[in-house]
Amino acid sequence: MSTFIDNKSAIAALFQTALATAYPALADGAFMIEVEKPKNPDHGHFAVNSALQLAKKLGAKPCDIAEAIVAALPASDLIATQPDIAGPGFINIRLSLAAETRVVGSIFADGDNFGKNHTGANQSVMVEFVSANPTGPLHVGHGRAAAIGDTLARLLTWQGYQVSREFYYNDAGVQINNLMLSVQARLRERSGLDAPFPEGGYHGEYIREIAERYAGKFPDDVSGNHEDTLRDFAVAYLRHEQDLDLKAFEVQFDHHYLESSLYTEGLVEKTVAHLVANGKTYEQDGALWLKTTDYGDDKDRVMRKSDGTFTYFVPDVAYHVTKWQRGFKRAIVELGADHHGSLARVRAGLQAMDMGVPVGYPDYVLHQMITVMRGGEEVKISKRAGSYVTLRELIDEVGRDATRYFFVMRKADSQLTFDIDLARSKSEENPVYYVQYAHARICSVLAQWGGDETALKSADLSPLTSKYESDLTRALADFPLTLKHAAHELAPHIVAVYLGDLAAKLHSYYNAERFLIEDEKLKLARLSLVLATRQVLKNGLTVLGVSAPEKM
RNA sequence: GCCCUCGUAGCUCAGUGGAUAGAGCAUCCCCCUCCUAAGGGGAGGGUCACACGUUCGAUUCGUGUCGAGGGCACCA
Repeated sequence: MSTFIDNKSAIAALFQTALATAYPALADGAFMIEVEKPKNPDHGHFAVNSALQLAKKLGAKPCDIAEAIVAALPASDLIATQPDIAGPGFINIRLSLAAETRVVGSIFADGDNFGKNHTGANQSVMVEFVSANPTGPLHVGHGRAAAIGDTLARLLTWQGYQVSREFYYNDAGVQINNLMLSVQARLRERSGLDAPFPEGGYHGEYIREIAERYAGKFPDDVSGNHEDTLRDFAVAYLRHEQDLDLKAFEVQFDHHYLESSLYTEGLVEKTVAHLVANGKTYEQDGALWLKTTDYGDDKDRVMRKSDGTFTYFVPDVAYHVTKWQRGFKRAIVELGADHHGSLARVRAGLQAMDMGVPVGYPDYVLHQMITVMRGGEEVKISKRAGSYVTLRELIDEVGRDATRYFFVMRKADSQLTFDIDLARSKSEENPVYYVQYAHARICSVLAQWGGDETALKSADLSPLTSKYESDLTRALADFPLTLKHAAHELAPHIVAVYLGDLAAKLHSYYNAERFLIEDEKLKLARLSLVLATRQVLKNGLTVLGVSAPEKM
């Protein structure tokens, strides 16, 4: 675990002390100093704008306040020179060389654990994602879900949470029946029987494939008359295919939860009974309704239809009740934005259960739909029509690393365009290679040096005085806070953006300076810095589930 | 009609209550007798959709308008 205290926090603490000295009235923590990074590097490494924020409260001019704070600043080896007061009252700070480079020692001390912390305090958290119905192969949308969900799980693990990955699937509903009927129709078709294709059936080629396999395995039922057997066969086949896809994507689940078990274990009935007993329901038009409007939904929802069957959202609520009862004080659900309608209902249902579940439970991370372009035209993704791009195709043709990185490098709620032709023909332009290349370059340099890497871990870093070295060390020091931020925001793309930036600094450095040089002290210092950079690149790629190759 | 997300460079997208809004691709120019050119340096390219409000300060927060995508069934 990392014991590294980042420079930002250290500086904030320093200024908090100075503020309390200069203005004793604010000593009780009434005002928290915020340290920010200026966009313009000429303004220093860090800036404090508290003087502007306090001007009104203290009835003084910002620049006078800034001067008072700076004058009260305790001596510290963190700061290189007396901070500047600039513009209307910004305090601009430059780090000392020692402050900049001390991160390198922490990186070597923590190694593969650099960037981890105990924020999660070992609390159990469930991340549910993908949760595709076993009615067809996984497609690009599921790929985005898998990459985002798995990265979230990794991020939370790094923050010290006890993470469980869960895949929930509907193995009993109407859609499964449609699947069975679709395979049945294909079976009868190949037997030369007149078989109308079911309305709402699945048209993909894979349906014929399942029919072929079924006929091969059950030669005495080539017309698919044994519907239960046929249904089970089709579901098992597709589940197996999905598992293979996910495995190829390096995504593993700790648990699969079957919707059917909610019925067989009576949890759906129990949930309904509980809601009725709580007085949260009413009968109308022969149906049973839940008063979800009491909890912010825009209309009440039917729980039990007039035909006696339940609507899908009842098992959804029952399922989330089990998450709470299984001890997950925190649950995150990664969903396609096309399902966002269920969000308010599930939360309302949980509140109506009145069992102590927090109002915002569970957290949702929604990813927007992907627009897929192929041959310059948009591909309409439709499972039922059988037109889509499968995850398998992407992995085979673009590669696992590139696909994962691509899905995770943009905000989940941005609608992204995936140009299949571009991804295939120019996969070397995928930004993941830029990051991986930085890692491979460092490996190559170290291999050519051929020395003992452990010696680098205690190298004297004082010769590192160039701008490139300063930029690189400060970027390295940002890594732990970046991960924390990404985990807090449930936003994996923050890690990808950071890695791109870190790689850019390494590449600039590489082109500007040589590492394998005559000056022994400078050489060791540079190799030490570069070795630390390799470690951070590797750790960051690990969080994204992307490999860190030694050669490319 | 109601709800959610989004609107930033030609394209794909980052980003921020602060001082000159960034990257990649595309266009143009430069850099390998030298640790991997899958790289680097530079140029051009912007009314941060629009309006109003909050604020010392808004591209960022709020409201409204317009535009894009999605969701609004006793479908799942």
